[in-house]
Amino acid sequence: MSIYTNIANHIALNPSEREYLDTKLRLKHIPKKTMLLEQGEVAKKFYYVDQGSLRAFNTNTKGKESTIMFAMKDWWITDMYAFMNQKPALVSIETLEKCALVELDFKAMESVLDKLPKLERYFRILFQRAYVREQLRVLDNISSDVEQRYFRFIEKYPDVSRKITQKQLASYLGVTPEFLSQIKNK
Amino acid sequence: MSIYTNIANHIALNPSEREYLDTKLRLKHIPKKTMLLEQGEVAKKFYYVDQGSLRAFNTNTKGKESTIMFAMKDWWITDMYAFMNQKPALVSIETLEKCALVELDFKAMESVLDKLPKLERYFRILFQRAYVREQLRVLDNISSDVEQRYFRFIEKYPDVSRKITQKQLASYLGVTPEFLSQIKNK
DNA sequence: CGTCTATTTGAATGTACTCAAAAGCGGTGG
DNA sequence: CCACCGCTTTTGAGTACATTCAAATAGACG
Repeated sequence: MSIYTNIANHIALNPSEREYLDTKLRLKHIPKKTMLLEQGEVAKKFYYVDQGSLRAFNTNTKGKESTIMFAMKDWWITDMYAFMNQKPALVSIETLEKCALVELDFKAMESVLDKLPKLERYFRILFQRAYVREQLRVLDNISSDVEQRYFRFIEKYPDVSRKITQKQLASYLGVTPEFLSQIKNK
Repeated sequence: MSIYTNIANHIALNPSEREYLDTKLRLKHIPKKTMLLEQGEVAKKFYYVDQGSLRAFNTNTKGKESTIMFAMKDWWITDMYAFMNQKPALVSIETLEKCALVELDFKAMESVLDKLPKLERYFRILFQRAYVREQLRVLDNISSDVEQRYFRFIEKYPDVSRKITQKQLASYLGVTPEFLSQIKNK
């Protein structure tokens, strides 16, 4: 499981620590196009992507979908708002392809952080980066037009671009698929 | 200094730990309309707002300003991208009024986290919340029109709304001041 | 092969921007 | 304390960007 390699990039766990952590994690194989979380449910799990790719998206009252994030190998994904507050999720999460995911549930995460405070550092770095990433996305959204955002996305995330439909990318950029189509073919 | 109260909300520091931390922090009084960081400079400091309010904004090549965040009492602010990577800042930071700020510089933060690993937890929670906040802002940006975003902002951050100009709010929402004016007077 | 969804194309509409000018407001100096 | 200056806010006309709706085409998948 590459999650331990990923963790080892930031902190060093000794064998007994790793063993303890291992009791709290569960590797799951999930088919393509499977809903892991439905908008409105409490988000109970935090997923580490060992293989495959996923999408988190909100559906508004008019049925319009907005993609909040894509997750690829070595990313973590959940509805973090709903997970940390144990409240109803604002987004649904679906697999885009066959996935291998490491599940960490809310209670387990609390006890892991309690028993292995070293992991606070791991998650601190994780969230710090996630914060920076989202802030850059906000800047992009409010300062650039759709064309720039489109080209910047495919440049920054070429691997993601290959796995998603244009409709999904449009819903990530916050535009209609029709308009994105026009930009592309220009 | 209310920073210790703020920290105490999340973790318990014993007197010697607090004393150590105190050697790394520096309280500064800054006048109104002062630039703490200029876009392009390396961000050396992370600021905790003890009193007053601030604004972080990017200026693009055409001179258009985009406000990334406002910071009020008990918020932390810096260009986190530039701070954590020690790279040139994408934003400038200015005081909106007379401020009392607690400064933590990059090297100091590294040694504080090293010597007082308890603080990893404090910052983990801080960044986790910041991440969620930015993610909700992204969702708002891509799924709602300007009018909704405007009303949601003044409802969610009434205290911020009172301290900033409409032009600044427009640059936070990603619209022109002229258009925001129209929305308001409708 | 047929069905379902994604993508493209186009016309009409609506949303937000640009530019310009006038009015309002806050701070500063006399 | 008032008058002036500079910046913010308002208002309006014309333009550009992005959406909606509809229909045709292309692709994916069972």
